[in-house]
Amino acid sequence: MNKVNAFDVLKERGFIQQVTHEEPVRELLGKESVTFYIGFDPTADSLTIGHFLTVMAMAHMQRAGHRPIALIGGGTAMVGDPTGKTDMRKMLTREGIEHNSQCFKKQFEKFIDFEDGKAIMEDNANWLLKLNYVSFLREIGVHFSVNRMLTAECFKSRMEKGLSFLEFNYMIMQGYDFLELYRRHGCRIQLGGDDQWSNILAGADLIRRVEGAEAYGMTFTLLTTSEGKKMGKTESGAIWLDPEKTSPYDFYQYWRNVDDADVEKCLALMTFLPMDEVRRLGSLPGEKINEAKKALAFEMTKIIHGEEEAMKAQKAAEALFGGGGDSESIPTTEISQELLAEGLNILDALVMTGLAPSKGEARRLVTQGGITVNEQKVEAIDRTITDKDFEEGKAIIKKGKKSYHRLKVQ
RNA sequence: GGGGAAAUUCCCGAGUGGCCAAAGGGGGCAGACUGUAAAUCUGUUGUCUCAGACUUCGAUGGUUCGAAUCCAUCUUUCCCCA
Repeated sequence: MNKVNAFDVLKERGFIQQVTHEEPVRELLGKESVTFYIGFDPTADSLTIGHFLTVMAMAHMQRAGHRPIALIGGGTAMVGDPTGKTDMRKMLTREGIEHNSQCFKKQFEKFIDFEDGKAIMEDNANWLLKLNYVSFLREIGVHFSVNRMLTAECFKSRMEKGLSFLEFNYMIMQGYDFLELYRRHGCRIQLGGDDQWSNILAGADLIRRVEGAEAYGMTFTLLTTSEGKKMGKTESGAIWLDPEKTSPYDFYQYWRNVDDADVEKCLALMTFLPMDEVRRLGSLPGEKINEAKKALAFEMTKIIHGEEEAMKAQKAAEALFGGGGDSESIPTTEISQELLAEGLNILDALVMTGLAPSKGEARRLVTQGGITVNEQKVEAIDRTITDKDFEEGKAIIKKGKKSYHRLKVQ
């Protein structure tokens, strides 16, 4: 058992948003190894940065000697969490959920140590899917008051838009998960994002009523910018942990570009740097704050994609932003000799590389002076790329100030 | 089960027969200024073979020289009553 109380660590790093019983939880975490759980619904084939935040919390807890349960919501995903959704989301198929669960499992193993029972992975499909409706209602359903459920914040927005009975049951299912984990593994605490507060309370209440035991809940701050917007979203969607969906280079760049105001918070939440260092970096004045951003981007990329990828991303960034160099790690498209011989129109090149989604967009970018080839502004839309643009078989197209793409001769 | 209302481009939201590729705002993208930041200002924001053409206003069919706008049917959603 580590001397440092996990609760204090999480508190100091700014994770904690709400706790059911602050003092008892702190005390409990200080005196024994506690089993706790966090649930993840497999609604996509990769974890996102939002999940990552809770995984970090899990890792901190594990380092302090506690035992995490990563609960995959194979059963709850069949229903869909209505929290924070304005519309009912589309139903996932059984196969889709199964596939996503596998992807989640692989990713968890990178951050949490599952050796020797130091952590447990469970899937609530194992118990939820075989429940009998009537007996479930009689055993569990009696303990829930519809009146109280309706007052829960998470249903409020849906009272206007409409809430199906299916989704209404989500809270009960999640509550039941907690009870089941308590019975199977002696799980005492449930953690989650702050949007999960009412679902967590439901579970803790249920355990108290059914088992007469104390169970606790704790939520973490949601990742938002200083302006209150959700972080981890880009124009092309979420930031994924899967390198196939968000390349390490793009990942690095995203964090390299966070607002000044958010750097310190991100360092505390999503790196393992000691807090003294976090505070030092966060308070660097003016232009120096860029040091903190570099550290943030590097550390995060390292945790998620490994040190090697982090180095590559950093080198690529430095080469490009530091003055023209070339690097292996930026996104690359290969083009054939023949194509090049004919002369590749800049508009086609932009679409091919994905820098522009359509030719219309490409045309606009060029017209507005947003495109350069090897640091030379493209002046006209009839510009073609020929072998003269290639040095050692490579050419770099830049869109705006920050998006680079490399062309490589096959 | 009965009655009422609505569905518009990424989002919100104008638009009731031609002047509508569709106001305005948000968001996005680009330019200027900068520190790969923020704020601000400017431009832009359906597709293409881009002085032109083509496809869009829940779906299908119809009226009309001409429809996002009118009619019919369908689908979905919301509200009121039971």
